[in-house]
Amino acid sequence: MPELPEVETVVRELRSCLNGRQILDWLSDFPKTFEPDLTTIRRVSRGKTIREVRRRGKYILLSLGEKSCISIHLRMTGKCIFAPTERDINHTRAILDLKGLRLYYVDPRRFGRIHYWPDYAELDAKLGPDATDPHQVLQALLSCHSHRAIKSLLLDQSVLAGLGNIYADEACFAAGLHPETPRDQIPNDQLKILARKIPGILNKSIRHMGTTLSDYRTTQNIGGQNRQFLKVYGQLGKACSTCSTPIEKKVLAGRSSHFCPSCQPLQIATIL
DNA sequence: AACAGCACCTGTAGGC
DNA sequence: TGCCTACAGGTGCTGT
Repeated sequence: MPELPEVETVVRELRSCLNGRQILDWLSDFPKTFEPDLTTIRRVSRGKTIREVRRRGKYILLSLGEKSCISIHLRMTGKCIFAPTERDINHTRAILDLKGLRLYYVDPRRFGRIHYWPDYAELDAKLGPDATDPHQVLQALLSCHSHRAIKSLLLDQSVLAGLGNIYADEACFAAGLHPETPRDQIPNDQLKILARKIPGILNKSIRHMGTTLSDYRTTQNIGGQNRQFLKVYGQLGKACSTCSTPIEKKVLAGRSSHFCPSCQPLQIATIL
């Protein structure tokens, strides 16, 4: 489910409720949710105050100390839901017990992870710059001299942090790039367009509280409204909003990719 | 280096 | 209604 705009929406809601709040305990019957393990997370959390709630890529971060933090990654179907009292919520994988409040981590597919980082720098080093910053996005794309398909690069969190399948498809459409175009065959002026479009697409979705297809919900258990603004993702067979050509879908690197064959032609330069 | 394939899991939609 | 299959927004591992 959630990509950068969805995680940002959740973080904004968590921030208002969690900042400065004391952790009493973690409760869970699903130890595989935790890294390195539940025992460690309980030990380092109990009695600590959450200093700050923020986002890095698709990670939700709860700062505990100068350098230490707990990250929550929702992966495909994770949700954070507030409940003032004890409740029975289906697929609850963990409960963060706080003074005066409980945060339920709910995740049907159990892909999500709650991770303790003694030093945040260790996580930070694995991620490229945040995809909401136009200047850093451009620098990341320019410095990546690769023959890899542009969509594969956009999905690589060590290149850019935050894009997933939906917004990678939308970004390629906005820049008129076929998702399979090798990075090293994209001229710089088109890369500049792409670098400008990516933050624009993400910020627009943040304003609409993210894209809900099925699972994603905010902490208030409501869906985001950005789905109606998608140009290619999930639009197979529908008329392109620019040229009316039917949108196509193709599996690339195991992920479904949506594009307009007319607006996003595959142009591979050939040496004759 | 780059890519494919698979693993992790469950729910849902569609075909019959 | 019930059974079966395909598919799903993410990431990490292995093998080629």
